Amino acid sequence: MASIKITPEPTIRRLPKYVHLLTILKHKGVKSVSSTMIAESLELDSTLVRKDIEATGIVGRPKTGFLVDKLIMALREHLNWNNEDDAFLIGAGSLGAAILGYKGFRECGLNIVAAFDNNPAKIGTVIKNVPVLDYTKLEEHCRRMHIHIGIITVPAPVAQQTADALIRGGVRAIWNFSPTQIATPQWVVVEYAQLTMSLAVLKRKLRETELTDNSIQETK
Amino acid sequence: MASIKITPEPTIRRLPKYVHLLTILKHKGVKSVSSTMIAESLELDSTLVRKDIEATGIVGRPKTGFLVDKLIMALREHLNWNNEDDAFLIGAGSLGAAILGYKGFRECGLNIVAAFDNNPAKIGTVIKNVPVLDYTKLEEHCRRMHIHIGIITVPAPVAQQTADALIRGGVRAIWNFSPTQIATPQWVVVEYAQLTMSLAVLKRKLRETELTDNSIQETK
DNA sequence: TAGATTGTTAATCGATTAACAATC
DNA sequence: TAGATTGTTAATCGATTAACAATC
Repeated sequence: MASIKITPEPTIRRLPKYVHLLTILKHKGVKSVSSTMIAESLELDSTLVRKDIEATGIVGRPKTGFLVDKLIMALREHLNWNNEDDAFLIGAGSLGAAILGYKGFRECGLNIVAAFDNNPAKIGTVIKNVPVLDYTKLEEHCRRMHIHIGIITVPAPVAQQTADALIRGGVRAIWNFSPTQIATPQWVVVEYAQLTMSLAVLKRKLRETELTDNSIQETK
Repeated sequence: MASIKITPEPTIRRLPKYVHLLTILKHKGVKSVSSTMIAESLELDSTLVRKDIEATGIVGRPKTGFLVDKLIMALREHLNWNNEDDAFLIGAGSLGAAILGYKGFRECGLNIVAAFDNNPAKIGTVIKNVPVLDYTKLEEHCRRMHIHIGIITVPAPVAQQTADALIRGGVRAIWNFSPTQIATPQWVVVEYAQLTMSLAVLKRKLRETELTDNSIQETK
């Protein structure tokens, strides 16, 4: 039986930070690194860093730490960044175009091979080197090209029907940029990349610090 | 003393979902809603929903639940979406342009009043109705306009110096879209909106489900 | 009233942090 | 060897879930 250990989501979210930091160190010529060093750079606890690294299966050496090269490769392997997945993006608006134009995703094993839109003025054009196809042919293309990842950048009201079409076409993972919850069968992975959520945290925390600072001033 | 209760971050992240759902219900003419209904729509536990709502200070009525209108207003107030904050965006590339073009942020109390770039070809132009100014004048403009929020969409290598300029200019909160960790004084709030992180979760989970399915097939 | 739903307290769960023996 | 660092076990912490009395 192929046993796979589920990596806790908080750990997964930290791994790309390690890859980024280690890549910078590698370019500086650093050969090995300790969990303490990583922890200090990223403002984390060193035990946490070791626990995270454990998920990749890499073992370090007491006194010297971890080999930068091996660690980068193991992290990328664990995140499946070494296997390139083809993906479709649906909704060629300004957010969609930004995602099409972002080169960094290639590094993470994501290759967007086509965009879809229902606007006749956009269908047939090419945005950032990616062809824009007819939305009504989405399901058919998914199936024919064995696409497993769909990226949803359509307006909220049509997010669900877009997801439905992707799933009928055989998609197994959906990256949802619309602010809507979408219902899917349990075998489909959905990741919400909601900027609104992130902005909410920013604005709330800003207010909390402002009010906390005031109360300190009032106290003295 | 102005006492403010810190809202746990997981709660903050869920609140925008409630706002979105409730707004849809409101437009359908729904007047009141129970925590059970919200929980079912968003696939959460109803106790969790009640705990989250508690953070806003709204109390419900047994049997009937919560008034949709009042709840929306309280949630928006809690997230500080009713107070508009002016913000600067630094880095007018394709990601920056997408953010400038996204109308939804206005709803969340974010008003991007200017963009900054160091590319002479972009300085002086207008993108999505927002003027692009000279990066070297960033600090000065921040101070003069009392800007408290900076949005970083520059390439990773210059993210830190951009943050430094913002902080010197008096910025209190930074929304960082670059993949780099940035160091800031403890009184500056930093929220990382890293798409790479979100993509990592998607790709890893996709692989985990694939491997889990395989092992099930092998077992039978 | 009876029944649904709230608000709250206690139990559970999972992630982070602390402590420390093993190792190079 | 001495000291730094790993890997691991135990303790802590915080968030979620379960249980239930209070209430409309």
